[in-house]
Amino acid sequence: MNLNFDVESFTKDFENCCNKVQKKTFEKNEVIMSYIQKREQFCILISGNADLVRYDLNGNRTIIDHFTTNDIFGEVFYYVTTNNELLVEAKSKCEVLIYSYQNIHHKCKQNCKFHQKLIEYLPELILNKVTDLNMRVELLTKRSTRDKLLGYFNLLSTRTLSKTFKLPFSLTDLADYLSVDRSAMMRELKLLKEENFIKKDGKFITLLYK
Amino acid sequence: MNLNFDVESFTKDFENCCNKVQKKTFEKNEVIMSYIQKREQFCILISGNADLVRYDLNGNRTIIDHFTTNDIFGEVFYYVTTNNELLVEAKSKCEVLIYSYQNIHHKCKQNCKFHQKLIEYLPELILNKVTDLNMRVELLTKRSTRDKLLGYFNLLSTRTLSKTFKLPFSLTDLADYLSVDRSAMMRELKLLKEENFIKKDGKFITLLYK
DNA sequence: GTTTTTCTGTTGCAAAAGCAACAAAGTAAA
DNA sequence: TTTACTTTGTTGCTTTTGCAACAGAAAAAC
Repeated sequence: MNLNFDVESFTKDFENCCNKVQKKTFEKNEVIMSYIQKREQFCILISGNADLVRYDLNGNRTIIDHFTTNDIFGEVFYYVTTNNELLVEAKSKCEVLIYSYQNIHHKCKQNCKFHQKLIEYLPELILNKVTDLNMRVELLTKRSTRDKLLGYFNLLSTRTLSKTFKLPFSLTDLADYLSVDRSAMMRELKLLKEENFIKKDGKFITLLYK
Repeated sequence: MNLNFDVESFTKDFENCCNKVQKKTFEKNEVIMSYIQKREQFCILISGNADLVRYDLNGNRTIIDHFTTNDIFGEVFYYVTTNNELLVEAKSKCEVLIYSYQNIHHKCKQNCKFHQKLIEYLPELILNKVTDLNMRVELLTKRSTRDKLLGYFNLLSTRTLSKTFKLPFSLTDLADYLSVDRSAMMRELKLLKEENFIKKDGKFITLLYK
């Protein structure tokens, strides 16, 4: 969920106006944000990468979303309905801009450019979220681990316009993203290799079919 | 995904202006809309109910969404990324308003109220969609049929503010919605009854725990 | 009010997925 | 560079899920 305007100039804008913005640094595995209650806040990731995860009562971890540089996240993009806590966890050292607002949809009193741009881009950002979520639902509704894997690989292949691509996750995290058991997923990956559906070299996957 | 303004007066508005609107009737099981390509069109369901479904290559049917009176649907709410065809199927006789637009986000030349209201409500409608999708992802990431069922029941219980509620689906459709095998789901339902987690009388479910 | 179709409920069996545990490889930290 | 930690790869065993098939109940169509 990437902002396609320049975050640097953007930063200057709000420094001149909306003083409720902080720049913070998080170490690996620190919690950047918790969605347990609706805090009027969102974040832009300046550097590093982080995951939006949920832990259920059985201790299963699910990766809901994955953020990299310039991605934006916050409750407004989720409208959380869940009982479970959602956490944004830093996967590496992260620099984050944290913006607290009274009402994201309306202009601030100072009428700063930050807000203007945000309101302008918000519908687009939210539509991107819808696209992501639809894609996610499509993957998750696949009945078998094999179909989930192939579905995800197809997606990456389509995105990169290449039969070979690099997984953005560790295999452990990929299992949490596809919501399957890691060992079962590894077994399925082995079968896919043996049956010549894919080639795998570390995090690089090549599709061999079609 | 419900419009919370009066569809009747709304209808008169665009009859006076945007002439690209049709009212159509569909019989049960007819396809109201296909999302295979991005047609610039959306629909409002005046009466009846319909499902947004996807059939995958293995013939599995998945119910993505369920529409009732005054619900609105169309590609703009999905931004389809899939290879599979999405279909809106009438579950009963349906009356539908079909609106073709050049650009949903911009005013039409005649500047009619229809468009005005639509543009006004669109962000809200899309945010509702995000909420639905998040809820859906939450359900689908549950690892077992049992957890999916209980998760869904909890949701209905929370919505109706009652331990007893009526399933909006047939059990067959519920299985397609939760993306599990129907017979496995029936087995799990039986176990849940036997273990006194739930009581079931036709489509009425009562939660017995907590 | 009878027929036809769909939905519910059930089961045996086969296949898939999850669990637990561990070793080896890779990566980060001291 | 040694140590600690994380990730990958693997496997035996158990549990869950899916498949296929069928009978009875309920609903819809005639």
